[in-house]
Amino acid sequence: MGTIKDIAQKAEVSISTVSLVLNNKGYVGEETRKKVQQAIQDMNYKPSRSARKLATGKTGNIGFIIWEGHFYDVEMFYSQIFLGMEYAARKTDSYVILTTVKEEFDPKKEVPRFLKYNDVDGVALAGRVPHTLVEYLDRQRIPIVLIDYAIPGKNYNCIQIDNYHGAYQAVDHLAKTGKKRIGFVGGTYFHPSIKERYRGYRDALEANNLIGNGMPEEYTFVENVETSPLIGEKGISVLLDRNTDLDAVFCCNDPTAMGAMKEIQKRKIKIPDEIAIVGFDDIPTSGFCMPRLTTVSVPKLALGKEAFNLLNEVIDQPSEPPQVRTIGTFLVKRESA
Amino acid sequence: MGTIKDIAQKAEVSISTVSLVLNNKGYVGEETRKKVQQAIQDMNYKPSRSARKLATGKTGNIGFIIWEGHFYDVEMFYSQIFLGMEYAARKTDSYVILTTVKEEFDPKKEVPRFLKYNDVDGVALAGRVPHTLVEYLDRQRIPIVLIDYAIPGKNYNCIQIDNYHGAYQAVDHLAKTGKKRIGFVGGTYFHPSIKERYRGYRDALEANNLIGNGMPEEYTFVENVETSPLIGEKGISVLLDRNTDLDAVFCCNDPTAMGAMKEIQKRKIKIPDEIAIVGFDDIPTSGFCMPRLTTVSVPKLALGKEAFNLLNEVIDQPSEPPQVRTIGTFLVKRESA
DNA sequence: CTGAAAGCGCTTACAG
DNA sequence: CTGAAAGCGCTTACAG
Repeated sequence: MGTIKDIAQKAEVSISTVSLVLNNKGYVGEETRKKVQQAIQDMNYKPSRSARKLATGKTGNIGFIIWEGHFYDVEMFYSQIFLGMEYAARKTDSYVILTTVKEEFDPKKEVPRFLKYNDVDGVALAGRVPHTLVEYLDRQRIPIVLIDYAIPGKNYNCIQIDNYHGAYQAVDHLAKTGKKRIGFVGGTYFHPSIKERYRGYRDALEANNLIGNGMPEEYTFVENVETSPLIGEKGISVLLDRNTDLDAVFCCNDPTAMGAMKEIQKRKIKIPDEIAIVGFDDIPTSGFCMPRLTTVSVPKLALGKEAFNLLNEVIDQPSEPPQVRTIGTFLVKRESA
Repeated sequence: MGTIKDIAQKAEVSISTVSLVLNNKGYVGEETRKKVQQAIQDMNYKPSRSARKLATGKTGNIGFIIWEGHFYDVEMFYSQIFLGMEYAARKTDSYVILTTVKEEFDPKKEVPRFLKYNDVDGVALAGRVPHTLVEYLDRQRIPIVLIDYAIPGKNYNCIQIDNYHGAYQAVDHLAKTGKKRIGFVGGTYFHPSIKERYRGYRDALEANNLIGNGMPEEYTFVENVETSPLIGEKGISVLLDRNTDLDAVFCCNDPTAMGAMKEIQKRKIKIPDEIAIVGFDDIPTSGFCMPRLTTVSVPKLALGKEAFNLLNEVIDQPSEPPQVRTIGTFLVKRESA
């Protein structure tokens, strides 16, 4: 495939010049530039990344870290975010290297190898990740961006989902559809996104004059464990046993909604006539379950792309103050509500 | 973090010597080696990958390619395989770079960037991938291993699932459980794995004296499109309409089984009493659907690890003849059969 | 506007 | 058994 030398020779210039046009730097005569570009074309030349890295110190890689558990979920949520990053990375010819971490992170014990070997210019972290990891990265001055997560009291670059409005719209739709006793079930309540969804739920209730008579307190089930179909089943059970008039439920995410749906069907309750249900995320499964789930759609690819772009900005200008970018959501009306 | 020079200085040897102990090559006196190792320890030194790459020509990366569509599936099948590779890669401090390709591949138009830039030492391809891609890689003499796929008539390194015995066991279980009219529904029949599953199905039928009276011809539904819940719904519908005595169905994979399940339930037919159902793959969702799906479990992490190991062997010894390694499966009995 | 030269951090013959 | 030196393929001041 040739090296920069071959190009220089063919174009009859020095390698410095080739490098300059390659990187679009300095002044190069129009003629010369043309010649060089032609040679590059002709030889199908691609500069060696390793060599470039050695010379510049940049790796051209960015790391992507998620909690290992998300690989065992039923959901394809984080994979989609990753895919969004990969798409963005293609445009810049950089790579995104994915790895997982355990729930607990101790820098003294084990750190992702791309950190250990300094093989990334920055890292994106999606979903719930160990705070110790984030602090570690911060301490090492490695540029980071959090995706769909935030650490209370700390200020990091992050890409957020508009959890509040998503939830608000979902619950508002339920209300507009005639539902009056709308429950909430959710896990990982310490998760900022879940809290925001709850806030949206409450405010939509209030806007529709549905507060009161035990609403929403008696109609809320939250538990501080990982969200999952199991939490959905359990949550709806508790709510159903406690309130015979429950006529709708907003679940903090789709897997939870799936679980709730299963339990509701087990009890031979009709969806959506007797109990309507709406989730959050719009994972692929939601379109296939029965009935098909009405849910708040999160543009996962866009999340990934935005994260990639923001991270690159941070890498280029490390001294800028942290940014928060929020990505909008929209309600997908299907059969369950 | 220091460079090789710092280590050399600290250990009072030349950088050549440091390099030798780093790579466990040549002869180095016991004393010297100790000193060097101590210095490496003390300074927490990690050799620069870029520099090493430049010097050796090896990249230390391997590519992982799947069809883009698998990212939009409901299933977490390929993600798990990827995770298996990532686990294996950790041990060797190499990276696996994941990218997707479209259904059609034309090297003249677009090739994955890590191929274009020569940034991987080899590549693993999982599931159905464009034959033109595989041939392209082969032509470029890039070491490859296929995972759960094969190209008829071609001989490539590959990691296979024991599709035949998996299917056989599944159907045998159905038969032993009293089922007599056992159907088969599947998509992508051109896929070698699916063919093998069908062969297992047939042989198990035969071993249980279930062939005849239209079995299995009348009880088989295959279509040459991507497997999905939709195919499951459609397939079981056709079978049900055609054979009133159908009492079980073996689906070519879990998503298909999910679809079939949905349709069966829609018709108010009892699972497993009236119709038992078993799938293949054991994706996470299978444990959560209702009823929980009996299925053939594929050790996905093991698939990934094996692929990684085989690929590395091929990279080290490119002239060895192609190998096929088969990973066993096992039946997970849950509620649907 | 262009080129010669140093340097990035390694590995690998080659001497000794 | 160990070191001096060339080389891997780039980038980047620095002259001119």
